[in-house]
Amino acid sequence: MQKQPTIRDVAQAAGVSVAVVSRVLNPGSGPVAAATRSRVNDVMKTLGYHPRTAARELKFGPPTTLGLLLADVSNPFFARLADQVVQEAHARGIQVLLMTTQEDDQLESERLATLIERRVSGIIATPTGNNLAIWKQLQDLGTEVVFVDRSIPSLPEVDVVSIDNFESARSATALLAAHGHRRIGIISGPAASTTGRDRIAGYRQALETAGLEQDELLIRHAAFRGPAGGDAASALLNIEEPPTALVVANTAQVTEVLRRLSHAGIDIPGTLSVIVFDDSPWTELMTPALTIVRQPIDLLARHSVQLALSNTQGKRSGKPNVIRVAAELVERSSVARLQFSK
Amino acid sequence: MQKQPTIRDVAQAAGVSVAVVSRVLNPGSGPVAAATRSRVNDVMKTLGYHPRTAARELKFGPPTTLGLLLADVSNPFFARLADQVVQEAHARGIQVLLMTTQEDDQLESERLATLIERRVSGIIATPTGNNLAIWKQLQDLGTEVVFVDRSIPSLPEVDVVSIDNFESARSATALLAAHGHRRIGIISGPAASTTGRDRIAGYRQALETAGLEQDELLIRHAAFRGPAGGDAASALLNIEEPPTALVVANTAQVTEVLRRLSHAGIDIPGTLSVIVFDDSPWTELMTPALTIVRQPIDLLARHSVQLALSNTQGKRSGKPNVIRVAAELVERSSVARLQFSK
DNA sequence: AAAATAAGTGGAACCGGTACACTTTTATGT
DNA sequence: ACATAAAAGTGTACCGGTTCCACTTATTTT
Repeated sequence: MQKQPTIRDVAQAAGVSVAVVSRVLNPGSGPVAAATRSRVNDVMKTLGYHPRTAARELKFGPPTTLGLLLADVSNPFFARLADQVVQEAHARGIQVLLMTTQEDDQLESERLATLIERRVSGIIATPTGNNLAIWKQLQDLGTEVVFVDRSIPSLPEVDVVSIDNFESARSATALLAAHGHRRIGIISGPAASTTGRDRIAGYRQALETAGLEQDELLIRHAAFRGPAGGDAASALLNIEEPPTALVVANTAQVTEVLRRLSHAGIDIPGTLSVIVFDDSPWTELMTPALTIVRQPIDLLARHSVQLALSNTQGKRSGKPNVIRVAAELVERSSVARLQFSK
Repeated sequence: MQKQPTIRDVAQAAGVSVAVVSRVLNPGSGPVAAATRSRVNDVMKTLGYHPRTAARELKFGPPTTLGLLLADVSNPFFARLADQVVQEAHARGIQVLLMTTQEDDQLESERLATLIERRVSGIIATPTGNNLAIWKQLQDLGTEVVFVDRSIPSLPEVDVVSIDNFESARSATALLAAHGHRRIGIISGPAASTTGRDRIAGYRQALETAGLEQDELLIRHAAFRGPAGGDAASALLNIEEPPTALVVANTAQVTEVLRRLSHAGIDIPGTLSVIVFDDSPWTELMTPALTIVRQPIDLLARHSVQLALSNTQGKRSGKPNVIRVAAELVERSSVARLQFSK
């Protein structure tokens, strides 16, 4: 465990001033003779010198770190989002500080405090929906905030990148209606979440277009965490006139719902057709292969990173960017055509 | 976009010196009158002051950041590991810088360079197996390095946390043998990886104990990324005397293998019994429910974080910590008992 | 009541880089 | 050759915290 050499050690060993070493470190910041440059480089190598990021950051709040604040990473959707964000960021030489909220606004506020102290240049987040004041403060501080997947309606000035939740739920529901289903259930996210609400709205629109009756018993909001999805599924199965088709629009609860259906001995798609919002490779391996709504995670990630880094300064003038990317409905075998419905 | 207040702004507004403000910021670093303290706190609040981590870090390389260097996060195993590591770290007030290597040693070395410059206090990594010199350098610099899941045999002085790969593959194979299988195939990780090798070794041991012949044709190493697993599965199916049972010991390739088996019209467990190393919730939902080897990811995470933070100083004396946690074999329905084998 | 001790505060050096203003060396033009 | 411009290199003040030390003002001890 040796003590770390500093730029002054390098300067001394190379027989030059620290300014020259700094120039070698930052090409383009000033002229250095080729011979000197290589000599300094040699010294740095033999001394095992590495400039300290912390010292650099002190001068200017450098756009070299991004905060990624997700609900959790065990959810494959967020995991893949994190993976893509990290890759995108690395491609731009940016590092990612990963944090999770567990959907807990108290934890969220703590994480945000840390991110403020670190003076990250941007934050990509799936907000819990609270902590309005902190989000506002962050923007005032000049931190670029991008909400991904969800948003907070009362913070309209924040950039948002998400899929078109309304349209994706609408088209999934429309597909079921087109297959003759008249009792279509939906399990979505919490009513407080934009994704939860927008998807329900799309669902309602599809029913209306298809001329189907809207039954509030068929609409369930489930929390993102815990067994909420399974409970919602059970509840749905036990109503007087149970659905013949189900849209699972809460990605975090897909496996919970399927587990419950399986335990209940439900035949898919025989007694219940299913469409899920989830693009896990496993969905294709199920029996039957599940019809899914696929979210273009790579696009979400790319746009998020881009926004989080673009607005580095200025530009906070105009209206916020709202990017909606289209989700893809992938038809497989979990939706049955109802013959005798009329 | 206001400009950020500094400690001097706070001091001036509160009518005290910066030293006092600093003491308020770091309780226990010196005496402050209660009245002064609350006055300073008020000023900090109204000014919206947040101390800059970068400035703090300049004084001492503070153990406030951990590097987490994984192959990728789209793999659910690593995703859940990342999730747990982040939670463990947060519980200790530590932040996590997430990086991915894509199993590419060039990328790995770049990420490591960044981590050195950031002076992180510890690194938890799934090493590609190269960059020996850099890993050594990191240790010399006093950075605590912990390999998780895999290790590098030629770096025996690095701490390692993993499951008992040998034993878990042995017991899975033994289970198959006990069910009467005599032709048991295995698809593991690359021969260059410790997990790949150790699991094969456990497999061989089980065969030997069961008195079964070892056929090299039944042993396949597959890369962690790409279609390698699927290809290995196809190859295995097409040998002269194909296996009646298969251990998929390469977690990253499980879905690839299953996809190939499915496309080939293989009946599980009718014509092929299967045990996979993967604890995804989906494995239970498959038809049939898959028998799995479950890795205790929370334990891996907890021990890794603990080691990465414990050795902060001193202690580099003794021999490295090697922690092996037991994996759990969860029997479900993808293994058939062979009746007529003799 | 004098001396010793403790509490509260301020001044300034320092951490390790960056960058500006400036001096010295080398190259260029006629 | 000589003036002049460009290139190379140096000194040093920052950035925003922390901390050591000196100093002043209470509080306690005997």
